[in-house]
Amino acid sequence: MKSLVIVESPTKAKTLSNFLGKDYEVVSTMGHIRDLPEKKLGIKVEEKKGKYKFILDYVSLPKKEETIKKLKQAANKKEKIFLATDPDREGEAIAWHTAQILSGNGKQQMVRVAFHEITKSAIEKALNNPGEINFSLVDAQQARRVLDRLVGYKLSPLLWRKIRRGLSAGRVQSVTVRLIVDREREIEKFIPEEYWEIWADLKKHIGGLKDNIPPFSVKLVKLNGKNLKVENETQTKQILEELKDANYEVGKVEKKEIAQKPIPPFTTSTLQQRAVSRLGFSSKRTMRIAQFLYEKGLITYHRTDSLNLAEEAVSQIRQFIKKNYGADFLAEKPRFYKTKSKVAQEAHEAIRPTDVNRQPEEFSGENRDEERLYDLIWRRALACQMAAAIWDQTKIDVQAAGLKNIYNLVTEGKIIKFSGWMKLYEKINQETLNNTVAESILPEVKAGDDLDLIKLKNEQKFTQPPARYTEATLIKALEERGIGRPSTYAPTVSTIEDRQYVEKNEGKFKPSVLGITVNDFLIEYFPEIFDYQFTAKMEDELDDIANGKLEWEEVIGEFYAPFEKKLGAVNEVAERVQVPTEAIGEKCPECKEGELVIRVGKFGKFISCSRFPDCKYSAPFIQNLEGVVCPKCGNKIVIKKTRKGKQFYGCANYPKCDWASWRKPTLEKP
DNA sequence: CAGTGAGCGAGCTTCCGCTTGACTT
Repeated sequence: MKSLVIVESPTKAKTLSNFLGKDYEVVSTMGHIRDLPEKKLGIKVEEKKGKYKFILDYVSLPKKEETIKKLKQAANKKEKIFLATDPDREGEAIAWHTAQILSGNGKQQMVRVAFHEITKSAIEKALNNPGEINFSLVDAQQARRVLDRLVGYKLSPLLWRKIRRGLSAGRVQSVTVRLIVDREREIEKFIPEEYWEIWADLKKHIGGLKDNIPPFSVKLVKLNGKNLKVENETQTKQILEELKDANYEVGKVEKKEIAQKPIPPFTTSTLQQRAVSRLGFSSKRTMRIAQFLYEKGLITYHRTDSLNLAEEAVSQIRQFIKKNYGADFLAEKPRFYKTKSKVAQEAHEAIRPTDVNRQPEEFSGENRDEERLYDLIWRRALACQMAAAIWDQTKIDVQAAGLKNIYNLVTEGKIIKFSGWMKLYEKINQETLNNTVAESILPEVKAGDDLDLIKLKNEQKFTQPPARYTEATLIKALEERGIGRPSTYAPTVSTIEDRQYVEKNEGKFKPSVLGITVNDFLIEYFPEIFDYQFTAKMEDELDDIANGKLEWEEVIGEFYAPFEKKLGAVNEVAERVQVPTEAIGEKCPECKEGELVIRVGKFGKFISCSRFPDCKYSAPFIQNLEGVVCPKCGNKIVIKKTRKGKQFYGCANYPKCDWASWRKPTLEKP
């Protein structure tokens, strides 16, 4: 073989070698192969007249020794090496590191190529138009890498000194914790406000006794032309008293047709969000299953922020729609989606099936999780090239003239006229669809029609505090702020759970006392770094580096100088922080003096004596599960955590009784 | 599926982003 092609993913390598002839060998790096050392900072800083130089101590990744050996072997005696790593910032850096490692090998020609699609024509085009490594792009990556290393490896040790050993801080993880802490505080300070809703059931007035006219409900919104908020029961009663004998008449009827376009195909983030809400998969589980589908060649790459679809794929999808659903269901023109996100790297396509003709049903008997995830991906990719759904929307405005005041009551109805892409979701949406349609069918009325009051309804309500983050909403929040990347959403969530900064209860995140303590410390002393806008500003500067407008060491130098100064000052001034504990109202059984308190340790909550370290009493933190008993011995059931922090249910009588389960036990015995 | 942890005495803890691996019900 004459040439070597180097890519990142082994699956991509396999696909590629099927396209290329015998003259090509294809190997993969499996991501980065060289990086800053794990055990030390690996950055030496030199300053001359305010100008900074950063000397980076890159080392081959110990886990990649085997891969590197294979790369070197494969490179041996090849005439030409194509560096075909992903066409983005990280990919460019991987290409450069690979070139560095292979450069001692021989004198082959090394060129950089970028595959934007894995199709014969795209590959040929790329190989015939080789370029050089783009060092501006590599520099942008180095700036990102050094910044993250400085923040992480300088601030974490500060936390070890000022709070507790083993803690961590980072540009991404600490802001993720901040989101959760800030949300919790909003919830804490939220004061529910009372309000009342008033509804009237009406029907069209017809003389005579016939009584098969369908009624409809309208909601009170205005008083004498002004928006009305009903605040209490007294006010409600006054209004009801007047509405009881009011004259009802249709004021205005608005009808319009609404076209609802399909949502774009999946990216990593939206796939994770949908898989949590629809299938209950954690983002970690989703990624593991997607990996299998990818390796089997069933879907395109699953770590992506791009909404692009290959032209060939779009035309295949469109043919499929025409054949299986008819031309009516096909979008008039191919739909192309653009990412709103500025930080998107667009190295891959959106997530789609590699062959739309492979329908989810064909999985039957195979892995059920894979089938269900594939089903989501398949439908979404298909839907995006289908026609819009058409709704008939009707708004009815009713005027109620009371003795003293005039009220406005409204309702809105929506009836589906043409399902379009929603046809794919009919089964799933049947229930919701049925309900909304049943509720929203409105009778034919026109302005000036008299209406009869059937009955008045009212309900006391309270404004709700903002909801705690779920894995889906948290990932969405991160993506919207440009924090983290497709490959890191799931690991970031795991990290903040592993560190015990947050805990998840019934799918919702709450900060722990430890998480709050660390967060408040970081924000007090380093508000600029953990500002929600920090990453966005960083990305702007990285863009300027990639475009050759800025020099990376200058950018990092500007960050470094004040950061170092602040770091030294905080180290001097900041008092050691105690993580607050919560007393459980019991005396310590060992020393009989201290109170028992809940502490957050490396493995989660545990009970300890408040006099620690004078008294070393400790016990596990046990949380009872109400209403159920152990099916084996009848004892109470407690919520426990594995060493890795995963929650499970076990018998309180452990180790005498070893009953345990991952799922929440119910009353029925299995 | 499961008994930790909390600074000082050595040496240890830590980042983000790219990829898959061994098995996880």
